[in-house]
Amino acid sequence: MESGMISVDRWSRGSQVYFLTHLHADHVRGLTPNWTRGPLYCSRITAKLFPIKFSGFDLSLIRIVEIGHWHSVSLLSPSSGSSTTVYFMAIDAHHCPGAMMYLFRGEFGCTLYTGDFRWESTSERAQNGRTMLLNALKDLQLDMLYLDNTYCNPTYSFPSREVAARQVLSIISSHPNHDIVIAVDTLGKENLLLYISRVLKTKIWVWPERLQIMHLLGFHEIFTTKTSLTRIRAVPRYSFNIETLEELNTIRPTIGIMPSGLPWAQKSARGKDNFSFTWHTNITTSISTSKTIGGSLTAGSYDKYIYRVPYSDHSCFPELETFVEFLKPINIKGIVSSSTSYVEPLYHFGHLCRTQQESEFLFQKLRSKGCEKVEVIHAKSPFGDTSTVPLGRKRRIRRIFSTGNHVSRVRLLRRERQGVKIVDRDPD
DNA sequence: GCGATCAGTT
DNA sequence: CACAACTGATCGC
Repeated sequence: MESGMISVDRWSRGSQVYFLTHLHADHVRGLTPNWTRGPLYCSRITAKLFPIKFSGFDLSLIRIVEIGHWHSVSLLSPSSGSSTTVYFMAIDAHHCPGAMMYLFRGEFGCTLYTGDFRWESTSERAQNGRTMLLNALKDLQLDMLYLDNTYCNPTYSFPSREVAARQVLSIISSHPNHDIVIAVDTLGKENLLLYISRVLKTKIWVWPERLQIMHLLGFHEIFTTKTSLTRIRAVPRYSFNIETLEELNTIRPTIGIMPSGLPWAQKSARGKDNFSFTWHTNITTSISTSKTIGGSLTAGSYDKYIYRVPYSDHSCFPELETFVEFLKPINIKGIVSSSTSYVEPLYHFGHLCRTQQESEFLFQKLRSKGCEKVEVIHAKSPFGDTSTVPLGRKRRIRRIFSTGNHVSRVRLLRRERQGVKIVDRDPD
């Protein structure tokens, strides 16, 4: 097996410590309740939700990482065999509750793993994140950026969640006597629901398991499992389809709202018509306020009962572009590699990267100024030994670095659902 | 009965 | 159609 140090959202053996960005299923595939491979670092919120997903997990293996502080852990360097210190900092990813990015710094250089994230230009939370990153990177060059490349293609352009939320509200308001069902996952889109609840001054129905999660997140009054209390219900996305809506409509007039990033590709002028979607235009007449966004997007539906709204927890292309330009990393890799449509971020963002030479020049400059300091606010002990145990289950993505050699390369490109496996050095 | 993988769904 | 996120069937032990 390969010798390794750290894995992020990846749960195969060979690492000394493991980091989790957030609790969505495609990031915990491979985690099991009998997890014994090492300490697991995550956010406080993720830790709080953890027992729900992984009943029985040995919570003593969980290490909470506070946002915005440098932490450290000492690990065995696979290259030298001796002890080496890795510093890391978590930053709010503004994806789903508990989602964080991780910035690492060690003998391998400096690496940022975004996990899934959305940083809108108008978002205050994103602005905080930018400031935090800027301060953390002050004198450092970012050698590697692992990027949420879900929508890493210029055809993907959609409005901020704030704007999309107003569209949802507009749709609801134009159906004052309808029941409303909104498709959501087990985690995420809470802010949309909170917004609706606040503006319309109404509770929102959720299914019992979801109510438990809402309570853990600290929302105690807003959500209910009693149908009689509200006409607005958030339902599991997998139970949401045209047939369901038609059945519901035999009982009461009901519309469905599907918040989703995907179909909102901008109709590109350069004639890639594989992205031309046809929308029923009846809707846009009923919600005039959301008729157009960014010039070419319209709220649409693919069914007379279902409305799609471009509400996404992943950054759209222009946001990714801004993000990369802001960081000017030396190298970029995507964290999502679904076999059919993996887009190499360097193809689109290579021109925004800093070259190795520029980086060395910068480094010399900084050096001559003699500034170098890392403030360690919270030091963590290395992996605890022995006692081990419990739980978890599921898995996915990627190990970031394995050795002191930070010239990594793709070793294996599996046809897994997602994820290349990256190893920095030959296994033995 | 468990995890791992595949297939299918919105 | 794209996609993320999820469920459920099936295989192997």
